Amino acid sequence: MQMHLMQADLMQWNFMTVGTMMRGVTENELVDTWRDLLGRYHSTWCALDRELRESHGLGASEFEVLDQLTESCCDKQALRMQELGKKVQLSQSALSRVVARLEAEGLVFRALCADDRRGIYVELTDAGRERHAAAAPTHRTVLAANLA
Amino acid sequence: MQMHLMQADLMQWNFMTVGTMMRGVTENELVDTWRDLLGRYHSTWCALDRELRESHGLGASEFEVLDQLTESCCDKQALRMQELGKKVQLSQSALSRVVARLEAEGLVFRALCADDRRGIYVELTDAGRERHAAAAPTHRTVLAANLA
DNA sequence: GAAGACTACATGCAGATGCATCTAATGCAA
DNA sequence: TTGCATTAGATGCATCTGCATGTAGTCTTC
Repeated sequence: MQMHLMQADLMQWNFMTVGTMMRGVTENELVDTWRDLLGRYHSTWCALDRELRESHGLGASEFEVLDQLTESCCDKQALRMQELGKKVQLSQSALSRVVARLEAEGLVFRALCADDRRGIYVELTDAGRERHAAAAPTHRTVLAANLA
Repeated sequence: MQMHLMQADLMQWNFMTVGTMMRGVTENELVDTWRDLLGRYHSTWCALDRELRESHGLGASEFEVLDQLTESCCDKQALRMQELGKKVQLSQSALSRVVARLEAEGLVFRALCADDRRGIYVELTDAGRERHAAAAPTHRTVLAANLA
């Protein structure tokens, strides 16, 4: 693995001409892929955050959490922070705070779990379900517009 | 491939009930695409930021700017903020501050442009070129590891 | 069952971001 | 020329983020 990387780097060097940014095909592809990803992500995320905030008072992260809660645990829509964390692209601390914000807005509530008293269940409230339902179309529309 | 996805989505449809997330096939694909994008972006960006910062004292945004400067304007490697902004996924204000940080570290300098005195040229210093050259392999390696 | 390692979540803190706004320069119209 | 709209870039501000750490509960080993 390490060997492969080094060999690849050597090959790329061989194809480089000094002033003109040439890099090996593989490496260029990689960078292009990354830039493309970065561009798509950024414009979509920003649009999402702006629209959701403006129309529904939700940040993109907040919606992401609501969305996962709606989708998971079909009947009770409760998840341990732990589980939620695996489904959402947020650090543990960021998730903790997003949930705190959602709770402050009454969209979610925390419940201790009896079996492991370190754990916290996060559960949607009715208001949370409603807000999510209201915001989902906006979310999908923005995705459609940006990822077409 | 496409077919497989659609079949999977169809199955989801069959299991869906009215209150619980029913939406069209296309829409599901869209959301899946977005989640995938989000996941790739996040892990890659975080790894990039961590590694570059630790090994070369550069944030991911700083590297991005250095990278674009290295690549553009092949001979003098100077770009107007404006142009730089189009190539980089940062708001105008964020870019302004990244450049300020880079300048404070001596990796870049700002120059007024005579023809339009509102404009600012950003130009790499030798130190900037060196730092970029040193960091680029780390950058490519992280990309390779995360976007494989 | 006591001590120490480990896990789940919260929080202090420093830093980065975007939005709105400010300043200065340019361009256009009368 | 004067005046107004526009553009380039900087900056104040609120907010969000991750890292490091703190606190409380659990598991393991003796």
